[in-house]
Amino acid sequence: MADKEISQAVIGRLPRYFRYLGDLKEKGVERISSQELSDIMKVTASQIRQDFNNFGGFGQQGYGYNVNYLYDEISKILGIDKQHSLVIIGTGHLGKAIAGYTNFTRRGFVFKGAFDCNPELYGTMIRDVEVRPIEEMEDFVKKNKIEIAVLTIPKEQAVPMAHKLVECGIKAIWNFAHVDLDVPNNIQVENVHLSDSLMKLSYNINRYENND
Amino acid sequence: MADKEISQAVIGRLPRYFRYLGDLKEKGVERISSQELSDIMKVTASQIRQDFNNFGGFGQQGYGYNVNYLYDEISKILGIDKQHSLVIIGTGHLGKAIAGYTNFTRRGFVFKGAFDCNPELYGTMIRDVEVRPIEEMEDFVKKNKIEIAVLTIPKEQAVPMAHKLVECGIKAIWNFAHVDLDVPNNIQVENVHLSDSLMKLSYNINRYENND
DNA sequence: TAGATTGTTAATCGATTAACAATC
DNA sequence: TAGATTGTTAATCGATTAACAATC
Repeated sequence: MADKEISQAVIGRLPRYFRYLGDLKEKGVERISSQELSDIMKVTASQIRQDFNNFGGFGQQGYGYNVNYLYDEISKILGIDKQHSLVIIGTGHLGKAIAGYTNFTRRGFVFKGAFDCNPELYGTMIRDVEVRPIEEMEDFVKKNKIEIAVLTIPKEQAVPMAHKLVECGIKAIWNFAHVDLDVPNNIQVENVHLSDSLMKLSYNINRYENND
Repeated sequence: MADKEISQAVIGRLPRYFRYLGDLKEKGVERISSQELSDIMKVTASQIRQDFNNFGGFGQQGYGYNVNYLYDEISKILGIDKQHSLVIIGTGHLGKAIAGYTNFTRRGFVFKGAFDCNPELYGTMIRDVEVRPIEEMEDFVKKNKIEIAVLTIPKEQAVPMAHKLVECGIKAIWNFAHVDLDVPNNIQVENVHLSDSLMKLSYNINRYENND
């Protein structure tokens, strides 16, 4: 039914709106204008209105936006009103850190399985989930119709693992390995390249020291 | 001396170029044209040339780019030819995961200190660094002229901690807390908001299921 | 030299901002 | 109603792509 495509620039801003609206909600704020939100978030009011209007107008002239309503609508757009099952592949510190984010559970991400290739870890528990041998991953993902795989394994293993996951019917990969995955278009990939992020930081330190 | 400002869009692409050039280097590739690199990286050759020319032409007409030279030049631009000292604040799984990235060491990021507020962790070792009480952070950062602080603590503590760090003369904060920090302009902040990233993934799963 | 490929200018595309009519 | 503030169109800005002259 192909609605007009929303740019990833807009999508990328939604979680931030969501975060601020959650804060306002907690503070008991009922309504907010694009101008007020603009002051808090340091983006233009114009951009805020344009962004929301991509999804068809959540405000009311002369009033502004109802915080609760807007919050709920954004959560629907982001799809975090539904549950998403998730497995973690690679149970090093990073895998454990992610498994431990109770926030994710609150957002509907249900931690269903954990896999590793280190036999010493088999049977150990991460939260209420048992670490299983990586060989059992394929069956598990298929049987439980897992939607999201979190890849926290070394880059050498990430590419073949991504292929396996695709074959098992995974819908999305949250990739922490320092490599770009090559998967079909219908598989969603979100990369978190920590070393890229640190290099940007390094650049900006340098830039400041040399230029300004 | 204010060279003309390079857009963050360009900077954001440099680490990825660097990654691919490193791979080519390892494979023993000596030269590469923007067109060849374009095929591998799935970006336009035009963008590649424009990006590099922001820094003043690393190639040669009729030849292309020398892989080793380009790799080195990008590493200089990113400032990873120099060493940067770094402390980790918050030694949960995430802090430990980051400390453990041997890659960072290779890129010149030197892990100098780790701090936590949990007394049970004081004195425990992360790699060759001892976990210290958070109260000792300020002295340590000042004395050792630490440049980068990695914030892997809960968001409630992140904002006051950022202020303290600024007072201690930190140059940059790598922020993993789910909150935007408000620091002076001369302090570089690079945010890694994992929950934002996961929400984008969730949106894209939804989008694909509903639209295409 | 001829062919290849950059560096760079010009054209296009998309995203952001400004402005204002619509409307609560 | 009058004032406020959205929704939306138009104007601007910046980033990407295309084209080609310069040059190795």
